[in-house]
Amino acid sequence: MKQKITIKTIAKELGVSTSTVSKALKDSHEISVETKQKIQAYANLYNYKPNHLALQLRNQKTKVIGVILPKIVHHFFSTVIMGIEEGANAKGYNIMVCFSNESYKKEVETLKVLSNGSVDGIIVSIASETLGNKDFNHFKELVSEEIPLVLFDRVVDDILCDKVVVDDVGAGYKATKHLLDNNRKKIALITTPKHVNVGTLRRQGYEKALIEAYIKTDERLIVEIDEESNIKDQINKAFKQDIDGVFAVNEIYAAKTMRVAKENGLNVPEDLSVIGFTDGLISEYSSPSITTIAQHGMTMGRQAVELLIERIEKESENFKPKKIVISSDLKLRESTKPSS
Amino acid sequence: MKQKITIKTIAKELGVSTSTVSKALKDSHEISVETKQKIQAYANLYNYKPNHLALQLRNQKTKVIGVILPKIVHHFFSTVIMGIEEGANAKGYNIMVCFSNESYKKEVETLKVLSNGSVDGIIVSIASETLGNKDFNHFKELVSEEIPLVLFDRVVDDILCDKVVVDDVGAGYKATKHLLDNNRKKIALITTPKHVNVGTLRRQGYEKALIEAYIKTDERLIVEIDEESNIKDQINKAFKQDIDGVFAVNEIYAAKTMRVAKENGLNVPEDLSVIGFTDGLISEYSSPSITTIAQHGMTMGRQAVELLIERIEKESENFKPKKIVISSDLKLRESTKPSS
DNA sequence: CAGGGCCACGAAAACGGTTTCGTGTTAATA
DNA sequence: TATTAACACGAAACCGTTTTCGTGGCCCTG
Repeated sequence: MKQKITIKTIAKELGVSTSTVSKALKDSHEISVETKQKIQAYANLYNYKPNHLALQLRNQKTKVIGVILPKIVHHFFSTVIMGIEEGANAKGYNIMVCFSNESYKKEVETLKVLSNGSVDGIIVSIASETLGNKDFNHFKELVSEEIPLVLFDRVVDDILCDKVVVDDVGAGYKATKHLLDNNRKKIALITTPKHVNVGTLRRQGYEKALIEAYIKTDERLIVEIDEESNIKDQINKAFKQDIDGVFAVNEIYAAKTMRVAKENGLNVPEDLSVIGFTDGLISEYSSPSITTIAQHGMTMGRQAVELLIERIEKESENFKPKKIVISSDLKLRESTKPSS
Repeated sequence: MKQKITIKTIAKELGVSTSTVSKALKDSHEISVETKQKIQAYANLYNYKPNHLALQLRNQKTKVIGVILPKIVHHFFSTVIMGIEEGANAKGYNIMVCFSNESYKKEVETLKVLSNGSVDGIIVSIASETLGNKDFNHFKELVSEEIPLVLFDRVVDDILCDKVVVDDVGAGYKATKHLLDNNRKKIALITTPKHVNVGTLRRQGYEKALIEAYIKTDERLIVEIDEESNIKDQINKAFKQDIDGVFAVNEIYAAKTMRVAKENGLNVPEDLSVIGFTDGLISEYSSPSITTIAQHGMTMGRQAVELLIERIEKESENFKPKKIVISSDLKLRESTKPSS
């Protein structure tokens, strides 16, 4: 990189002190008009830009927000990033994005790097491996160091920090209720392993809706997907029973379910209603298009970053952790169109 | 944030100088074993972490790479990010991700912020508005400041820097050839406006394949999508002609094309073969699944970041700009299955 | 006993800014 | 004319770390 022009250079070149240059560039009243003009002209000419690092060091703040996501190839996380970036930008912050790739080890390492002073605060959605082994010390340490932290979507309650979640129970309920309202009685659930809490919560909503409809939950209709092995084979288990509806906890499972249905000779939505989660491109463009629970990732991202920035900028007021619950909407599409 | 422990604190607390502490923490031979043990124990106890900002300022490098993308809700860009992150991480770098949202203004601003010393180098895919108005001064300025820059996918030739692109002409050719080989003769092209160069290049490939097959290109079969107005209506124009194949330059256009085909009573792949670009989730999960040109976003990201880091770390050797062309593969799926 | 060499550590500059607190000069006021 | 206020600017500290270059004390050697 070419030698950058600094305040020192300008000072030396113009025969004034660095303090004068600094003040002149900020249009301080302490400096005479002519001196200011001279300095500003020079700075402009040589395209002077203040060095961020120096400012950050002095101000003890970076105006950068760290973001750690489990993965990105998930429409939901992409939209969350957008929301975070938008919100951050509006308040003059930049974001530094990292991925844990669902790995506990990488999450710990990344957290360590980011907490070295590179960022003013951190937004995280926890890796599934971490949720599995239940070791949250890296987060607790962060909290004890009083580094602002906001968790979203995949959160755990005993980390004392702000959180943003969707109303997963309510959403699961809404989804299942919608199927019931369409006169579906034998509804399968395609979900995640129990340790991924969003899956568990959505399942609660599912069960609640069934109970209200006086339908006994049937364990054989519930499939907990292990992403390590073949997903379609696992989904197929549900089709061993006689089913007329499927609630899948994300859009990929929903799309795969439709595949499996087709292979089993079932037509969607005539023979089988399918509802997904996360309003992503797959749901929108698949054919038939898939009814889903829209999670409003953008909103989540924006809320998360606003909470975080509030923490960062009003750190004096040691208010207690907030939890924002974002309500989700049912997005009706073809996959649950009532047979008329 | 809690007051962080610094080298100064340790020095004062232990009655030694900061230099001694610094050296002790690096296990320097200059310091006696007992002093080292004392200092290291203290540092461990209080969980000392060196302040990144200070190091960055001193070393004049941040170990951070800036990334500017036009948008993220595009599977291709998501995979590129993954590739960049992976490659960066492997070499001890972090990435700072920003979005231009296809806007010229935002691109200029973001570039300015990142070039203030916050990052060691920048990777960009140019915003479509910028490609439209052809004002690349912000990039040229960057180059003249000798800040390492790598462009990928959407590049322009008169910015003198490293570039990573896919072989768009070849890919367009491959796609069209595939349709021709399937005995399709009347092939529509759904593409971007001319200023988005990838669209133009893919079109060249399309035309080349047609010429080789002695088919005259028919302007009425070529639709340049204006994303501001209704896309499906525009695609529908192509269906006014008698067509038996469609080449769409991205997967969203491909998916929409399949919709339109259905609405026009055409079956894919029996009546109409459809081929897309970007091997994303939509192509994989739509029904029928879509044959595409796989762009290998991960590979692009990794190549781009490797080029960049090479620039950063060997800045002395002022080698001339490289251009890496990544070949793309045809991923066969249902939407072009030959009618047997 | 003088000189040399090593050991263990400290002082200070440097990275690029900001900011507080002088300070010398000039002009206005008593 | 003496005091004072305003003006325009500079010196120096500071943010946290590294690194070069001392330096004082000790031991060994001739």
